[in-house]
Amino acid sequence: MSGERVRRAPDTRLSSAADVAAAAGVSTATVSRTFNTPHKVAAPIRARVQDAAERLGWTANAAGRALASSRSYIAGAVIPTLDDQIFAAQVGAMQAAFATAGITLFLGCSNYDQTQALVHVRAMLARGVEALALVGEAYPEEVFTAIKARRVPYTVTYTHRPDSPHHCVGFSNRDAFHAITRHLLDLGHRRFGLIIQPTQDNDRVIARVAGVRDALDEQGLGLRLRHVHEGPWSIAFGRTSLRAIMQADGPRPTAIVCGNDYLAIGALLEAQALGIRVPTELSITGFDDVAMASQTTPGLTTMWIDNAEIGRLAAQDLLACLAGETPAPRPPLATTLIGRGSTAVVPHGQGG
Amino acid sequence: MSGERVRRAPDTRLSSAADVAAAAGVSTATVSRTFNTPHKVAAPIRARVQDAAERLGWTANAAGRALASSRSYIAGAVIPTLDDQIFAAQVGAMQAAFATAGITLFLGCSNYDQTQALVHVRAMLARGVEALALVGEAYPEEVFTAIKARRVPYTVTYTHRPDSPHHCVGFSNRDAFHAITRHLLDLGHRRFGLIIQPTQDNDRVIARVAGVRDALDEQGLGLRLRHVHEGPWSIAFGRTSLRAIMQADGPRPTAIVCGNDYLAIGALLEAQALGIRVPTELSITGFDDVAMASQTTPGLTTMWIDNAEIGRLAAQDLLACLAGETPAPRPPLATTLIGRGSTAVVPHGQGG
DNA sequence: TTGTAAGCGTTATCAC
DNA sequence: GTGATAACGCTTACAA
Repeated sequence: MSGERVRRAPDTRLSSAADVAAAAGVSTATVSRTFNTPHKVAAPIRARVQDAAERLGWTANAAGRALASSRSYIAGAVIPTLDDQIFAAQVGAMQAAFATAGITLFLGCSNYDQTQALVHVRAMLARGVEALALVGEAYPEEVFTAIKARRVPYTVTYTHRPDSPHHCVGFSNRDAFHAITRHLLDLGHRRFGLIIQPTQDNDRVIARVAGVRDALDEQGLGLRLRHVHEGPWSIAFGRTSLRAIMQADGPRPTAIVCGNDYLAIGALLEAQALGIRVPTELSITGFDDVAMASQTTPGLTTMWIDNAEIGRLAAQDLLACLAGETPAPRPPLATTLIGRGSTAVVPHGQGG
Repeated sequence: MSGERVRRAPDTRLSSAADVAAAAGVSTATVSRTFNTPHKVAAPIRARVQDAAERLGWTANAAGRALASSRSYIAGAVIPTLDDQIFAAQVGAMQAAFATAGITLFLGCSNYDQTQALVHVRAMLARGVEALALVGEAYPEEVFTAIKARRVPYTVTYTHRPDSPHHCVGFSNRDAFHAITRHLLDLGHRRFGLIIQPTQDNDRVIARVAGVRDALDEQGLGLRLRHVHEGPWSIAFGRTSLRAIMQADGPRPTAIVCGNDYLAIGALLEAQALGIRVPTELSITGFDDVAMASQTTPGLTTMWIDNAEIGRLAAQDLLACLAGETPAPRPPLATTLIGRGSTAVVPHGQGG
């Protein structure tokens, strides 16, 4: 059977532009033009080619097309995880925006692991992405050198630092948490607890903690170690953390800042389970404004970010790059404090 | 400036295998072998080539590679939306499984629109995906003919019909809702309400409604039109639907079956707002077992599906196809009824 | 408006 | 174990 040493059995071969050309009685150049620059082909010939293509079920082979035109019509997004709605929303909107421009999106989840992120970026570059969006900027240097070596436009999302070397589409995580903390300070709170996601390899969470500390520091206040809990962003971790904080020795905090709404909902539920009245005895804040945040009793004071808008704008800027433009640096996006029932003025005599 | 009519300015050109070959003093064939079949290259030469490649920052061009090897190392997933955690979980797991096999994943969201799904499938096929996973099977015929014309292996997920013409990785939506309804029937309920997602173009939801109707039918029961509400799967729609059902003329239902947990949480909250005691006066069921389902008071009786497992298994079967195997048809995956506090025996005297 | 033909950057075959 | 060289399927100057 050595006669069969062909790359692909003949009966398995898909039709090529040459087949279509033959069927339509034209050259492959005309086939190409029919689909890429139809106005350059006479109508009757165009019709003949389209007909032949349809009959043969032909669509241009992506590899050949990419090789000849050096366009892949592919972009890539690297996010920590789809389990968190905020990234899911971002990717969904980005995918939609790219799709309207004829660009298909690769998805890579790093699971908050820099190494996995690097592997995804490498794989995407190797597959010829024309643009790349990355959540955050806490990546190994090689991520950025590899991207730059390929001259692929990229943007960093969900975060914004004025002095970042990268194009950013996001908000200042530090300022957002500074504002939340200020809100509580303005209500008279002086003793704070903090329940937050893992800071490891996560520039956004690190910035959030800095925002809280800065706001407190401006008032000469600080966080006690036993009132700070760092762990998985789950309702369960919110519960156990709240319990631990409220049962620790010494004066209790009157306000708990949480890194996201899940942690805050957990804290709220646990406070209620402990018989601590919210907001009378304890104020609690979240972040993200998930659907449940408005449904708890009391409603959760939180901060709303337009994650879909982040995805859309990131795609928009990257598409501009592909069009040869240089998008202007973006100012940080707005964050909106949503005041609900879970925060109130500090209990009488506790404003110390 | 007509002298610049080059496809790419020379200083912009990335290095090619030929450059690496020249730098290492070997042929391009050896460069290729060094990275694809290293054992076929003598160690010292291999080292020289790797060194040269690293120095020049070279990685094989995807298009050239795909063209020559007819492998793209790309698969695609088409889902309705990432806004729903169940699909996000599925895609996340699928992406991870493919990544370990060196396959990068395209993501396309149809927004429950068959036309958009078709556009995504076409785009992915045009970009040379080696395999495809689709949520559900309610697509225009052209989706499947296009996939088959390209001879791309594919699977349908999140659903399972014994007589489906497609490879399925999922569960029986009909049987799952039949089981939920049976659970309520066994508790003595005879009057049911149904709050469900849009059935349009959604084979899963249609099957769920059929499951409820079949279970009721077996007892000679039916659903009253005014007790059936179809709309967006949001907490808000759950609330308004529950209110409308309970305020409709005639005898009230004693059990409300909801198409997912969000609808059920809305129904539960609204029942409480109306002063209707759950489960004493009214039983409510959800579907999916989202994080909040165990945190409401009472906890929500719901059904758990291992969505990540669906994604993993789908990837596994598709990878098997790429390896030349033919995966066996899968039996439907298990669904697990999670009994919590939102369901109880029918109120005395209401069992019809 | 259309055809000719030269790439695009790999991989795979074959001869050495 | 290594090097020539012919594909792979398309796009795009340029010529006609």
